Amino acid sequence: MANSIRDVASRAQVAVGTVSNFLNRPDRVAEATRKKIESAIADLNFVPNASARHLRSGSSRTIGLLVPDITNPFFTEVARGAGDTASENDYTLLLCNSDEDPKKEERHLKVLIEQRICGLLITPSFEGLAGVAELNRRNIPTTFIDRKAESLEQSSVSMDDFYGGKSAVKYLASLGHTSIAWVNGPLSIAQCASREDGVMDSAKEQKVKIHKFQVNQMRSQNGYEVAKNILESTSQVTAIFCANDLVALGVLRALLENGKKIPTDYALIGYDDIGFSASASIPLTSIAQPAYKLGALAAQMIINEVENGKKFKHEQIVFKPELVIRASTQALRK
Amino acid sequence: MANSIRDVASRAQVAVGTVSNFLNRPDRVAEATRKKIESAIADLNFVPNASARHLRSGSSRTIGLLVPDITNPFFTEVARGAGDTASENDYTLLLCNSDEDPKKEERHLKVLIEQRICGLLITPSFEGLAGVAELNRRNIPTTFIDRKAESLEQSSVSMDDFYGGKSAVKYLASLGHTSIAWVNGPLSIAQCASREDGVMDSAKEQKVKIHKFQVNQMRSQNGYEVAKNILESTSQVTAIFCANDLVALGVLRALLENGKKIPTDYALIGYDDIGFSASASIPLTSIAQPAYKLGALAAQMIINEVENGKKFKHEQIVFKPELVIRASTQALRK
DNA sequence: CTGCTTCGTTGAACCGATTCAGCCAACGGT
DNA sequence: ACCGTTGGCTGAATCGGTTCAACGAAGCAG
Repeated sequence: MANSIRDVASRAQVAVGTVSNFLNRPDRVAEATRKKIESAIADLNFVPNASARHLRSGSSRTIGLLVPDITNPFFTEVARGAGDTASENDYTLLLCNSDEDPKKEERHLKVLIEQRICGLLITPSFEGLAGVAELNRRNIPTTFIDRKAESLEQSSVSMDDFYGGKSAVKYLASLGHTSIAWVNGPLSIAQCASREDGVMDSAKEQKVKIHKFQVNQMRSQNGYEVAKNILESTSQVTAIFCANDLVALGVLRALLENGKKIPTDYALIGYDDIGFSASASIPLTSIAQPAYKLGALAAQMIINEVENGKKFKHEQIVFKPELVIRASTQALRK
Repeated sequence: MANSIRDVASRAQVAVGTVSNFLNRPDRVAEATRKKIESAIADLNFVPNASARHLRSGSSRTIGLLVPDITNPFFTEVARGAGDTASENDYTLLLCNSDEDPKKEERHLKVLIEQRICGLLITPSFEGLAGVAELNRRNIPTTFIDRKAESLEQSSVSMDDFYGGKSAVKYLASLGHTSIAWVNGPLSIAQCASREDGVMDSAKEQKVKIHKFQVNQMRSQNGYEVAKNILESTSQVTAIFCANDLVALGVLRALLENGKKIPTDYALIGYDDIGFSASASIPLTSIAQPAYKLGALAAQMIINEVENGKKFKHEQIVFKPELVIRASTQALRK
């Protein structure tokens, strides 16, 4: 039942090398021979062994994707994009989830090295991962997703977070809001830091006041909890901008439970535009990020790098996010 | 930079077989030798090549997980559970998403066979997949997740959908509802069919009336669209039970947009209890399924089967889902 | 002292592909 | 008739591990 290329060869009355050619460069094989091999393969139900192939050829056609939170629809979309692109190019995507845990992240990296992946896509959640350095030392191409590479020796596909933060505040200001709550995640996450820079920059330009709030993790529950602080704060906040949609949805729930009306009492904006935001009970205005595209493009780039080797030149692609207006925001009523 | 076991052996002044023993059965290696090998490995930065290992040993320590919709938080949790368990046992999880597309499903199955996975976890979305039959022919253990195996020759970890459907209706009846809308997905999906059986069974027992509605896909948007039909139907429905949470969230949004109050005007129940349901604007009563546990257990079972071979006896484990009561349901006001 | 285990180690054969130098027509040009 | 080229095919060597029969040394019993 476990058939090898040799079984195929003998049944088709050809040499093993010819079968290998048939598999990899069918044009080098004559029509008649091709047919013989085809039927032998069908008869024997032969499927080539990827391990053997990789071992000899050196290249594995497996791309690793390491995300910090597979529970977040944003990363789920990234994975879909990368997975589809990988499939289309006959690569295999190995998806790993680190649950924002550095230990799991390092462990996965080790497994990926054992698998001899030909390239890695990663949204690094921590600075200076030992594993990533290891990848570099082994010359395994790595591209960052949703995080700009600081070195020109590396590719990345990321979003302009500064611009995203800025445009949300600008939009709120245009609606007449002058006192805005900004609910951010840990500043150690590069994306959060940049968004905050954008927020503060815009605040200065637009002459609006920002009230900062913090969550430790960017999940719904954290947003729910921080909302109390916002409600209790003495400042007359009329709009709330959250660093991601999960947090915003948590805030939304807390506000509604406290009898607040959205968008009348508070305008609310999230970030990422995950699917659930559009179908939330109060559809959420959000800063949309093309997650699927991010994943697909990153996969395409790493495939190019793998296939073109040295000729490949690294790129740092940065997309501009887009404001998507829905029911959770409206002009401030005087 | 690409070091092999032979490089390690020569640097440590031992035979290759000894290094292999060190890697796989350290207890068979003397203390002194062990140290020599350890430092050689560290010096050379050696990481074993999984392909070579798998090729010779025959077993791949890679488990495939094929889900129909990675966008659904239910499957995301299943994947987390399976992934964690796999890691703990030094297996690699290869997660594939078929997007409910039979073609993608077959393609992934082919790749998984090429990879010579040692076992497959799958939530089959279609009957009689050619690929699954192929797996059987090759004696690759397969266990179903969230779907009971019909053959005793196969393991499965699933939920009692009949019970789930039944208990939702029973609960609604206990609140005084006598006219219930039941929004189901395609009956070709086994889970949907069983839930419907449970619903109808309970309806007879409790003497309540069921009004059936259908969605083609079980996503939020479909729920949003079907809600109009419910609102326009002449029947005096006071409660709505949806076959999954995504659909229920869509229905919820549509109802609120039409000025309906939940749970006052309609009681609403979903299925799966995904994270977003708890933090929906009106937290959703739902039939909870232990997704993480499902994935973790299924992974554990397939690992047992892989490691114990023939001695292993197949099990069909069925969990009972659990009603989780939240704000979207209350007793009918007369 | 001899015979029997046990422990630690050895290294050649092997897993199933790919690679590549080399071979044999067949063909075309002169 | 001869030579050069090209297309198609061959099969041994190889990738980097694991496996396993075999072996030497040490320990122990009688």
